[in-house]
Amino acid sequence: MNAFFASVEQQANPELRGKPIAVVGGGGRTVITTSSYEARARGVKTGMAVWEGKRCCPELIIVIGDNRKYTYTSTKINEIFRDYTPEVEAFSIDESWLDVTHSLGIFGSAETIAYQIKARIRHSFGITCSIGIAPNKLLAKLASDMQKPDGLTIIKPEEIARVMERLPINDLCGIGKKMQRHLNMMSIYTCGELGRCDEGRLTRKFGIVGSRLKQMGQGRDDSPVIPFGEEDEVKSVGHSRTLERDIDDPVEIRRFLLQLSEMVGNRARRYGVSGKTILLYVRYADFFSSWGKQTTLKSYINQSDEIYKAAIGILSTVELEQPVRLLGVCISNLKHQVEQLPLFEDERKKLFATQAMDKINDRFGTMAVTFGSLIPGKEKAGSHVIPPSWRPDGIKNMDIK
DNA sequence: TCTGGGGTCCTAGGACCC
DNA sequence: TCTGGGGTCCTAGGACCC
Repeated sequence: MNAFFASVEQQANPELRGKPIAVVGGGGRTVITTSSYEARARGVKTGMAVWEGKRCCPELIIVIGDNRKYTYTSTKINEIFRDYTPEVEAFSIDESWLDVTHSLGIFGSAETIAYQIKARIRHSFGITCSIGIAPNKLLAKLASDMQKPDGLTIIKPEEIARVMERLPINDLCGIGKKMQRHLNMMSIYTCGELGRCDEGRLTRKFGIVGSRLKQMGQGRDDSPVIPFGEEDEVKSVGHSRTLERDIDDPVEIRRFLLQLSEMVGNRARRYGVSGKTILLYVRYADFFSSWGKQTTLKSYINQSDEIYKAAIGILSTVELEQPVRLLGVCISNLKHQVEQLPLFEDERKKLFATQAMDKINDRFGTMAVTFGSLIPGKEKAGSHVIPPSWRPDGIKNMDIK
């Protein structure tokens, strides 16, 4: 999709159409996620801070993003794709690969399919997309980037060599800034040069990646399109957040970690996974220094308070050097959770409470129900963070129904 | 007034076991 | 008193993508 989030917003609100808009996250220290083509024409770019965008384009309209709109639209668009082939792989929220090899008998040609898809997306959602048609995923992605917005680019097998010859290596998906610099230092600037490079020279410098690089330079890619439901299992679930202001109060830090742990736990439970490696990530106030520390537990967990406990455990092993700008919690080393009732009543109650909480939050929104210590304003009363495991004396003997 | 958040994959090096 | 080689699991960090 072209300028996906911005296009969806312009479609949802006609007043935004034809105007320079930027979609941003909520909160104070946000950056521009996507901007409309009108804004891009004025120099607004993804990743800019809001004030930078406004400096380029004073009339820039700031829109706080609404993920539900984008996931809904994305889902519907992928349903359109599956009318043409079951082999649809979503690369991101606004990009998919379709293998139409086996659909040509029905629809005629890839080009016909592409035109139909473009028309249907425009008709149903009022947004445009750029499509690339090529013999493999690497080249299809490359082709789709060649004409924006509303493009359709075809790379035929016999054209590959010509297209690659003078193409800058960093136009390929998978070659970023650092790789480009390394290759440039080897006097490799174009895909033509990369494709002709001695494979041994590449593997000595880059290991296994070396032979893959040579193939990429030649426009070769034999990776299959992996359809929905056949992807690898999710490997990690994490959340991180830049705080509204830098903090160094350990109480506030723990409060925030509890919130992140609940977000991670909720999503892990929704996926039906639990994990045994917990990562705590910290970025300091100076922005540049950050670290991550992980620990692997004996057992698999996905309860928010257990994730929190592990994160706090890591935190207690370090001395914070600066106020904290960003905190993150991530769980990995995942396995599918086999649903089973805990043996002890305490744990059963906790499980039921968690399930009730998840259900409410899934229906009424994140944090509709949450831990008492996360209720805003609590800290102002001078109270400190109450760990989720805390109970007033004697409450265990009370029959809470 | 600085600079988000979600991931995957790869490598290096250490601990530990047989 | 000194010694090999295979393997797994773990942590840390970097590169890359959207």
